[in-house]
Amino acid sequence: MTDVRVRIAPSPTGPLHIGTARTALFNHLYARHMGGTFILRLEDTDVARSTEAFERDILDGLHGLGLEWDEGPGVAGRDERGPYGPYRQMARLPLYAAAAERLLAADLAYRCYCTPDDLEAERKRQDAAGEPSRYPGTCAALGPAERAALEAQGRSSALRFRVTPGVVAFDDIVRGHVEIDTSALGGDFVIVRADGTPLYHFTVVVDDAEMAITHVIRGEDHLSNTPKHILLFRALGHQVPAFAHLPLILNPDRTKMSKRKSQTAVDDYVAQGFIREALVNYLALLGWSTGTEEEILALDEIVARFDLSAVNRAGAVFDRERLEWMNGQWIRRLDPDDLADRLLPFLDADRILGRIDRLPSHDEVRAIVPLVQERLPTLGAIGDVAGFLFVAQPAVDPALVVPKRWDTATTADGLEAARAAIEANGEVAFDAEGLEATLRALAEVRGWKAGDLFMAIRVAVTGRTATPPLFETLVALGFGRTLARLVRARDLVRELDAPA
RNA sequence: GCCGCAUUCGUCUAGAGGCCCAGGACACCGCCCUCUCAAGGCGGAGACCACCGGUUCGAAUCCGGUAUGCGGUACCA
Repeated sequence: MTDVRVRIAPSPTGPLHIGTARTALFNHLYARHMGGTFILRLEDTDVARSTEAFERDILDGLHGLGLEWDEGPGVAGRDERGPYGPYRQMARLPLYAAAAERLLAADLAYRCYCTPDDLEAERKRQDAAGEPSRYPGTCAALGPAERAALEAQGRSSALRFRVTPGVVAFDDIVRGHVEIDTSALGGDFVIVRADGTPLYHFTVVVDDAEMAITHVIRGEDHLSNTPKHILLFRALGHQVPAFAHLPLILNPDRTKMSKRKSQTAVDDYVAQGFIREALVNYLALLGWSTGTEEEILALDEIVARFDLSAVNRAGAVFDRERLEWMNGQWIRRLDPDDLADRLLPFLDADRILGRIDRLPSHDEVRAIVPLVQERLPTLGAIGDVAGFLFVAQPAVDPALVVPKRWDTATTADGLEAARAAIEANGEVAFDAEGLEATLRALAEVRGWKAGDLFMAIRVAVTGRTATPPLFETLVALGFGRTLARLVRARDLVRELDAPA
């Protein structure tokens, strides 16, 4: 048993969650680092809440993060693959039934005829008496005759697993030695509902056993339930896998990260322009570090350095600001053509929202990449940073065009002078260096601070006070549009002085 | 309630007895660069290493207790 087999087992009851993505990532990292196998299994037994749309969202989302699995359901048109299928629990029902049958036959589980009302009443009683809540074992020793009598009444039965007294101990790879007395498990627990559908604690063990999972890497929220799983592995006659419980990802108030308090859908981050390289890098460093001061790491570099036993034990607050910083770092590292490709969908979204008037071509976007690449915290910021290039006419607040040290007359004068100078140079000389020389010379002869002139022009043609470098921006805008916008802004500024 | 886990700057973390009166990063502040904004460079502020006791010549690091937080405790996953 040297081949490492790990799995991620999401439930398609919601869109891909940050926490699920992180767990998937750590499993993937461990598998790749160890040269093992990474398996994806869909836990879709909660039929009421599971949907095909969520399933696709999860599969596509993981795929989009670059986390490929070796066995599991297909994605993007590919078929399910792997020798341990099926990989959807609803297709594995016979397996659970067979396992349940075995436990029942060995008397390691028994039929329980208690009704939900019985259970509820008992729970209340225990609570009132200040006792820990646990199943009292009402049906644990029912004889055949008693069972027959109950069944004759038409009572349905769930299946309960017998919890044996004792201490369950295991060595968690991230937490170390953990011991839990089985008396704290709440008594014999249900593994199959009265309606015949199996419960999570049961299916997860049957599947992990059947799929020959060697390392169970999952969230800390499962730590307390691990003894139940271990008991089941033993009862089923399977070797108990190694466990590694990852620290939880937290809301800012340090509770388990939730939709209520944080943005948890990976989709939403992607839609805002967080790129997979940054998401993966950030998530990998949430609860783990290389032990060095390296921080910007690509997936393959993380795989090479990954060490499960170095994972932290304390929960980690999800810090969106740090993610944004890291996203910016990764955007700056992108190949310009690649960046242009990735920017297009966001520009198209801006177009649909009416924030820009037309969708530029790949080449146009590629041309402005040098102007925007280091100014984008997210891909979604492209509209803010360069949207003025793709609108017929930017909204210009004339008051903003007037630099702090200037009055309206000077500003109108400056814009007109700049317009005239640029026009005089002609379209052939319309390049960044030439523009800068021309405009600096203009400021010089007129006794203006170059910065003031530049700012007036900047706001005149973009409507904004913060933009990419001015001259490159004018070039991107083009000769004709630059002149037209200067004229328009000049006139708007002049109107400022006109009597109302 | 019971059981379990955790606790180093606001946040993510380094630290596995002396290298630590605790290092890096994000955020914050300042300076430099500079046509604005970014980016980048430099610097600053920010942690009595939760608390109390112990072990030790020496503890953020080991042990015990306390506190606080979180998780689990379902015929949810």
